[in-house]
Order: sequence, then C-alpha cells, then structure tokens
Amino acid sequence: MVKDTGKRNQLFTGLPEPTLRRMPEYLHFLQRAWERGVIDISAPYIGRELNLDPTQVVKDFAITGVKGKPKVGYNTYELIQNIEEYIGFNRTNEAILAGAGNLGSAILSYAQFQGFGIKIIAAFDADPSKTGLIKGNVNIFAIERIHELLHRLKVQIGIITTPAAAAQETADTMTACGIKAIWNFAPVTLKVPDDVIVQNTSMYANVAVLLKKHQLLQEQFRIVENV
Amino acid sequence: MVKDTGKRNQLFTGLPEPTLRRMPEYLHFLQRAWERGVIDISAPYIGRELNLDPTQVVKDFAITGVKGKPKVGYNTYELIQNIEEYIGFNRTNEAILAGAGNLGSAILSYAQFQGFGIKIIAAFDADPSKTGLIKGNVNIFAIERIHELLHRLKVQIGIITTPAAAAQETADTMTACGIKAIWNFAPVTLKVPDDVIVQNTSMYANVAVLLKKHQLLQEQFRIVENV
DNA sequence: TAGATTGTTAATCGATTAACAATC
DNA sequence: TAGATTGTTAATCGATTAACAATC
Repeated sequence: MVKDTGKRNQLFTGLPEPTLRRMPEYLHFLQRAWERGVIDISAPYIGRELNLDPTQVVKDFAITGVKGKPKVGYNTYELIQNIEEYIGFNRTNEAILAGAGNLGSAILSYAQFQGFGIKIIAAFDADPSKTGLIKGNVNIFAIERIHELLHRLKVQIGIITTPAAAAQETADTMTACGIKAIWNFAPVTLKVPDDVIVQNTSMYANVAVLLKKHQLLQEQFRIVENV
Repeated sequence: MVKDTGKRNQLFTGLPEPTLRRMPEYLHFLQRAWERGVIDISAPYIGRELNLDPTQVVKDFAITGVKGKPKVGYNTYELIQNIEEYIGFNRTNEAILAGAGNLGSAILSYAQFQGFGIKIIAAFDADPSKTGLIKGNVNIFAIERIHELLHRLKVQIGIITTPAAAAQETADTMTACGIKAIWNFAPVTLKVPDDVIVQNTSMYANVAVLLKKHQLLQEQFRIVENV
C-alpha cells in the first residue's frame, strides 16, 4: 500500500502544479504560432507574449524533456508534441458526467466541441425528465444506471456538476464504480479513497479573486487620483 | 499614475490569493453549519472537515478581521458576515457577458441561480440568430450595441466566454467601454490597460492538472502492486 | 567572433506549517 | 485550575526570479 501521510500532495512531489496549469496556455499559443508558419520559437518571445518570465518558460519546457538550441529556440512542432504528450492531451481520456443541469450541459457541449483531452461518453442525472435526452451528442441516463453502465465502460474519469448537496453521494457512487479521477465543480470538499484524485474547479473561488482584486485596484486608483 | 512595474501583482501585495480562493469554501461550509444550528465553530474542526491545516484556517480568518475566543472558536454568524463582506459577496456586483455560446449560456443561468456575488444584467453575441433571445432571464444583444448600452449601465465587470479568436477584440471593446475587471474563460492571454484586472478561468488548465495527477497516481499504485 | 538563447545553479519571495505564548 | 483554542512569530517548503556559464 501507498502510505497515507494525510498529505495527498506528497504523492505528487516533483509535479509543479503552476507549471502544469501553464502548459495548455503554451499549447494554445504554440498552435496559433505553428499555423502562422513559425518553425522555431524562443522562450523570451513566448514570455513577452504570455507575460511570463523567460526563465520560467525555459524551466517549464525542460520538464517535458524537449531540447532547445541556443540562439535559435525550440522547434515549434516538437514543442507542441512534447507538451501534448506530457499533459496527455493527445490521448483519448474517456469520462462520464453526473448532473446535467446548466453547468453540466455546458461542459458536455464544451468538451465535445473543444476536445480538450477528454471525451465524455455518458451523462447521468437524478431528474427523470432529463433521462433519455441527448446533449452535445451525449446520452443522459438515470443516475441509478451508473453502476451497470460503468461496469461495461471501464471509465476512470468522472465529472461532478450536481448541486452541492448531492456531490458527496455522487462521488461515493463514482468511486464505488471504479472512477479514479474526479473533476468536481461543486463547492464542497469531497472525501474519497486515497487512490482517487479530486480536481476542484470552483466558480466561487474565481469570482472571489476577481471581486477582491477589482475592489483593491479601484481603491489604488482612487487614492492616486486624490493625491 | 500608478507606476507600471510590469509586475501587476505588486499592486496586490498583502493579498494572499490562495487564502482568497479558500474563502468561498469556508463560506459554503459555514452556511451549512449555521443551518444545522451551529452557533460557535473552531478552526481545528473546520480544518478537519475541509482538509486544511488549523493554523491556516486561523490565519485566513484573521485577514477578515473577525475575532475568536480561545477554547470556544468563532461565532458562526459573525464569521459568515465577515467573509461575505471581505470578498464582496454581500454586495450586488453587476456584470455583462460577451459570448452566449455553450459556456456563456451556462454561466448566465448558473450565476443567476446560484447568485455568487455577481448579477449579469446583459449579454452580447456576434451571432445575429442569438440576439433578442433571453437566457437565464438575461437579454442577448448584438455585440455592436455594447458601447451604447454600457454607456447607460455603468457596469465595471465583464465576462468573456467568446471563442479564443474573438477574446482580445472583446476585451478591447470592454475596456473602451469602462469595464475594469474581466473574467476571462478563453484560453488566451489578454492585454489590457493597467487599471483593469483580468481573472482567467481555464478549463484546459484544470483538465491538464486532472489528467496528469491521475496518470501519476495510477503509476504509483501500479508500482506498489508489482512490488 | 559576437551575441542571443538555452540550461543550470543560487537567491529571493511568498505561502504553508510548526512552535509556543496568551487567554478564555 | 486544566486544557483547548486563538493569535503570533519562526521555520520550512516550494515556486519564481536572478545570475551566469555553456553553446550554437
């Protein structure tokens, strides 16, 4: 068994999360550059465009194992390949989704169209009026059928877009069905076995940062105006 | 003028962003506790439930200015009030949204129902077939009318849910109309004047972290099984 | 060769965690 | 009073930034 230190993060030492979060940004930028015919691209250039320290860009790229040439930079295509490989965007990662409300429906359509590494192959909802519907090419099933369907599908990724009150129960069902990674949009802390990871995406957290920074920046400028 | 150091963050020194991101989580948890009749609540208890270090909880609360009692903890209601006040969830922060596609529509409905501090009062879209529609009680206008409408509405917060290719142009229009805070869902780095803040929420970043952690944890457990 | 960029090692900075005194 | 918790100061940890040598 993996020792449970209570510190889940210790399993991921050497995995700098900020770097990981920047990877898709690099990817998008590099793909646009590649489309414009940019063969070689340097870290200082990318840094200027993305508002990042050039050393940080170099370090981030080093993690993927790509090699650059002094004075020239990196091969754009090779860089794209390496980043996609590193974060797993080039594999087909199948997922299921629970809670086909507003947010859930959006994720369904969004994931299918944008295709960011995951493919949602089934959705579930507790509301009987939603079962049988199809959203973003995905069938919505009754939540009771999750066990039966997952037994056949062998999916490891689950997305929770249920109301907060239903999130923990949904997570329990998912882990009981073999889900090993949960993308949780509900504003609750989920309790899961230690061979399961949870990635929280909270709209609330982002609104909080947005509002507070806005408030502070406005104060700053008001002070300056009154001097 | 505020000196532009190139480091936007320097304007926000003393604003620990991780703390800010935890605030809505505390808030949600405290509201549930309050509903259950919990009058006083301690940092160690909250820490256990939310998987956080108790000292961190104490420090986070201290930022809001709330006072606790040794041996007792904090008054739940007072704590809720202080956090709401601190992050601005108790004010009505009006916003507009540009890009009423899948994600945009979801945010429209989601924001209205959940009411997390912001109230979207108008939406805009470039697609003529969408103008005139109402989603989540919000009217969708032609993007050309943004100038005219914002002149009257005096809104400071803008949400960008357009395709990536249209995001920068949308941001330019918004800032030209007096928007001071942009919540950007497009996977691009926006360039804005330095009295405007940008909060990026990237689905891609979250998927990247999810996929990589999942991959690593599975490897860990595979290794353990084979020992 | 000169100069820009990679790649690596060291310094800084900020957040988390630990230690501990104050207090109810 | 004893003990749990707040509140604060110090230590640790990790990420960012700076410095600089290697290299094309």
